[in-house]
Amino acid sequence: MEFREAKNKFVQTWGALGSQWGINKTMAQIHALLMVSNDAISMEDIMEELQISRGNASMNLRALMDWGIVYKEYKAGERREFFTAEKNLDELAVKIARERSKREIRPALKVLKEVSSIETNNSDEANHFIDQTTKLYDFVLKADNMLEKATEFKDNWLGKLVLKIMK
Amino acid sequence: MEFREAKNKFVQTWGALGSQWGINKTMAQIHALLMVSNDAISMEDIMEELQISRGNASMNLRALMDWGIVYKEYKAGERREFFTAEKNLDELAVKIARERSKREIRPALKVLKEVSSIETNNSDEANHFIDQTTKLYDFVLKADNMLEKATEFKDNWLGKLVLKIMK
DNA sequence: ATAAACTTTCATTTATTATTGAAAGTTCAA
DNA sequence: TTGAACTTTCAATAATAAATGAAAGTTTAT
Repeated sequence: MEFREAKNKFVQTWGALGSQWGINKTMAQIHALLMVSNDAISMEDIMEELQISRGNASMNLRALMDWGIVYKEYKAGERREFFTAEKNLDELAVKIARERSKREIRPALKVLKEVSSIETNNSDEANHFIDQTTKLYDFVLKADNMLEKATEFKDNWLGKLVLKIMK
Repeated sequence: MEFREAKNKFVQTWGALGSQWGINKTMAQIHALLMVSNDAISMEDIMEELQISRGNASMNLRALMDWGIVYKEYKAGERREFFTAEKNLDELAVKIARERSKREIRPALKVLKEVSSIETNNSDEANHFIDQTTKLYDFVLKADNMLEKATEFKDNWLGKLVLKIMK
């Protein structure tokens, strides 16, 4: 396989993976493209490479910037804008986690708290409901905090020890 | 808020959350419904509660069983089948992680390995591509292993210590 | 063996989500 | 302050994914 082919395969695969996780295909593809590109790319080139319309490129670049994982760059003497991706993977993971947490998990947690706080009428049904949603709340909250805490953890002595032992 | 309302809100929210993560709405709703139900429910009741067709119910129950997070149950003297959900949340998380890993992550890893193994033509472009996809491969592989390892980790002395300290 | 009670399948329809492209908006150099 | 070079917006369209429901399949009691 030569470079061109490999790059294309990577972009396609990353796009498909994105779809399966509720991220639109083009957004994931643009991200993939920027991830493996040495230097910043213009919108024109992205459109060309992915065969997508101007509008599509514009909207998804905006979305990626909202997520904080793609940045605009200006080149001296160039009118148009160029784009680069966050290439540090730890940083990338944290940003994606933060964003999904903010947009999806926290609203869901709010609902979980709400529905687990109803007055029980002491039916088995209602009791089980309260019990289960309370557990779910605790669980999701803990999971939600993990990546965030993982960042600090990675830097303290205990974290380093664990990483070393888990290899 | 009273029980009926709370239950409905929970089911709707879980369904929406599912969609955002690439799991079809009905599948997530059925799962939610079974999660908070004391005892096993018939297909008829699921259809009624969620206002969905027989075919839809059947297909999504099958999918949930394929994921290993919903089970069939038979009641003595009853012709029809009843369904329950895995209610242990650790168990649930592990099963979901395993399944997504098997279906989505591992195929993606395979591609990552492939495309990161091309012969470089020593262009900066190709070198950066190989470097970045190699890092991505390592990262995704590590992340993929985490939940699996977390299970054993939770049971050994070091894990217990960490959990205690992280509170 | 038959038929009632139930479940699954899948071609068709419907709903949802993503994409296009042309018009409107912005920026900047002259 | 004009217009060329570029970006954004959004109503219309296209692509994708999910749901329906009727027919086919299965199981079990008689």
